Amino acid sequence: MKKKTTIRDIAEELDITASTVSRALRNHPRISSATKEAVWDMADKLDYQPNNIAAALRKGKSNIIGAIVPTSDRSFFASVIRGIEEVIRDEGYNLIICQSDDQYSKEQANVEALLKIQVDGIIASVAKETTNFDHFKRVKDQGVPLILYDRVNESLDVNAVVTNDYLGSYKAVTHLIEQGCKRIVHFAGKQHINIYQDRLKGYIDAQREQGIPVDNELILENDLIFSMEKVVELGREMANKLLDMPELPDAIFSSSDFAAMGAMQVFKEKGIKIPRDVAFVGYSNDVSGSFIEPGLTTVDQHTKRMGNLAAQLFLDQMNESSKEYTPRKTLLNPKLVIRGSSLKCGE
Amino acid sequence: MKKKTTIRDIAEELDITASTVSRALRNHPRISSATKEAVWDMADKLDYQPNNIAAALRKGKSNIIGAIVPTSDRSFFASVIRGIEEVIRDEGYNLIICQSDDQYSKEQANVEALLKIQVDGIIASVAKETTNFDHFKRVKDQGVPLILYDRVNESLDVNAVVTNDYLGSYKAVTHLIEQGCKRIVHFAGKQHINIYQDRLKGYIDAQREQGIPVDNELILENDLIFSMEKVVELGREMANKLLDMPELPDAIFSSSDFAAMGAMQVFKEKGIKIPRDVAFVGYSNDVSGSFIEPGLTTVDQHTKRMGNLAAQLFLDQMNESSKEYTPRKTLLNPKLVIRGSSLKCGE
DNA sequence: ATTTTGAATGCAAACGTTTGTACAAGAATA
DNA sequence: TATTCTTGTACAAACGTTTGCATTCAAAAT
Repeated sequence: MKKKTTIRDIAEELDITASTVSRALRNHPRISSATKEAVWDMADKLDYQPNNIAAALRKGKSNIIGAIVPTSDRSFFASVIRGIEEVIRDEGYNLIICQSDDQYSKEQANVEALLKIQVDGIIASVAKETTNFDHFKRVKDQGVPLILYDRVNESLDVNAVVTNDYLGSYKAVTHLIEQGCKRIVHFAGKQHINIYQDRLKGYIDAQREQGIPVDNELILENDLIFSMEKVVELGREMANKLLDMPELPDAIFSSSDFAAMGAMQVFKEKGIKIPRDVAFVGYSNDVSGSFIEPGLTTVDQHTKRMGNLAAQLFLDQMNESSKEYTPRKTLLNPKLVIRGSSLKCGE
Repeated sequence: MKKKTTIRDIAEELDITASTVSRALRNHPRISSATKEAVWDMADKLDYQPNNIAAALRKGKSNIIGAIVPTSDRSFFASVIRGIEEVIRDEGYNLIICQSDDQYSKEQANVEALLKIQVDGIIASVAKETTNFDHFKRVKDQGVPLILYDRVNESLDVNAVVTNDYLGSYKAVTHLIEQGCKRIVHFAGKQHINIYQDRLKGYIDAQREQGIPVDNELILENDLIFSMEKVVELGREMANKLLDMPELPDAIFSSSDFAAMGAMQVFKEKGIKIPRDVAFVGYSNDVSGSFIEPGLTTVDQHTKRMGNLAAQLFLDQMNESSKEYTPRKTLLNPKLVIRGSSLKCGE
């Protein structure tokens, strides 16, 4: 572990000053190409590795950006992360990923930690528990760019990228109606979260427009944000509730793929045919949906794209930084992925 | 965006020096409790946020550790990450996650990037493409602790934590034999990767010990490291190959859950009953395995524990740093998770 | 021949901590 | 009373860059 070579070592070796070396390395126009060459060669020869930390200190910029995800083991978030990385790596940024586990306290701690290590920006999706947004306000106040995605909060007035959940839901339900379904159950998420609200609205409006009366009995609200296993279990419970009802629905539109799959399991065990007796549509296009039988029709949210856009918003905000910027909200159009679980009339 | 308050501001306010403030904040024994109190109060009052970057520069330590995963969207790696985080966060470290996408060049780039931002350590699982380990050697040479997990390389002689794949495989195959299977196909991974080698060995030995002749025709080697979708497809292809053989196997032990599930799909489509006609065991305990019908018996690798241990190895190595440390290799015992796909004789 | 321009580089101060050493004053020891 | 410890604090030099401003020297313009 020999000591690292610095910009000064190079300078000394070439009998010039550190500042010249610094400029040469960054290809400053005022440095002659002769010295540039010399510096580059020497840097190579001495195996020079720039000390990023020193640069960060001087420039007040760490080139690290922080991402907060509720949980990294859902393909949804994994994919968003991937999308963010694609964009920022090319710009010389590094990504630090934190998980809030959907807990307010952890989210808060994550934000603290990220600010502490002086990230240049934070890209986050808010935890389900969070109702107080002071920690995010702090980020804004400190002048650190904040970008929200998917689960956002309007009051914060920051750049955000979300999918059009209303539209996704609308498409899904319309599709079910086209398949001849008339009695469509909705597994809804908690209504204090924007995405679940929008999905419920889409569900209602799609039916209204097709002249199907909306029956509140058919809307089962539940906290759908838990570990996969638990949400599957919730789906099973709801399915059992449905079995106790006098009349079975002919379709289920679930705000969660996992809840849908749990319910499918129960129905299948009871010998109920899917999609003939009951059709299913989930939400999120989790990979597991392609393994269950029949394949689960679901709504894809273009997650990677979402990450791309969030990262882009960050970069934009960085560039306009000095000026007052006006927060943008980018809306992504989701896509219905049709598989066997919803095809009543065959292909 | 008011300017940040520094240690000097506090010093000035209290009419003492920055060094005293620095020591007071870190609770140095030589500072009187009176001044400590005063400093703490003032720090609070001025909303002081320590500048980590400056500290890092001075101390030559960033408190960031880098993790390289082949891909973050497999539950295997997501879970390892979670395990690492659990341990290091408490010690004041932050985690930066990079994906190699199983490409040698990206892995190399990741390592460079991590070294560049001066991480205090790197925890990695090697990409499938990687056969040259110079980039990892560089890490060692620079005195940066390196810990490998799961896919490791012996020649590097570093701390590592792996699961006992031989044992996992042995258990799986023994289980199949106990279920009465005599003609067991193995979907093997590429043999230049340690884990797949061990699994093949376990498969062979388990049969030998039970007096079952090992038939090389039944070993199908394939690159099993691809996107989920592709591996599923590979599983389907192999299943079709098996259908062309004169005699069907009575069990399939796959080194990948996804390949197993792909094959199951094909068999089911052909009306072959699982597990009655053909039993299945996969590997990795990916969550998707619980959704397919019947549930996929598989080998769980205690992934979170693996992350915990890797992180612990890092911390240990940090502490013994000055001394010559002797690399440890921790071996985890995998667990067989039995579901419907392998139960021929009922529960 | 003098002034103006411009290109190439040097100087030195920052960025905000940490830390070895020095120093002062009082307490304990001889 | 003289000496040695102890305790609490100050001084100043790092850590490795970046950057505004000054300087030099030669070529171009007057």
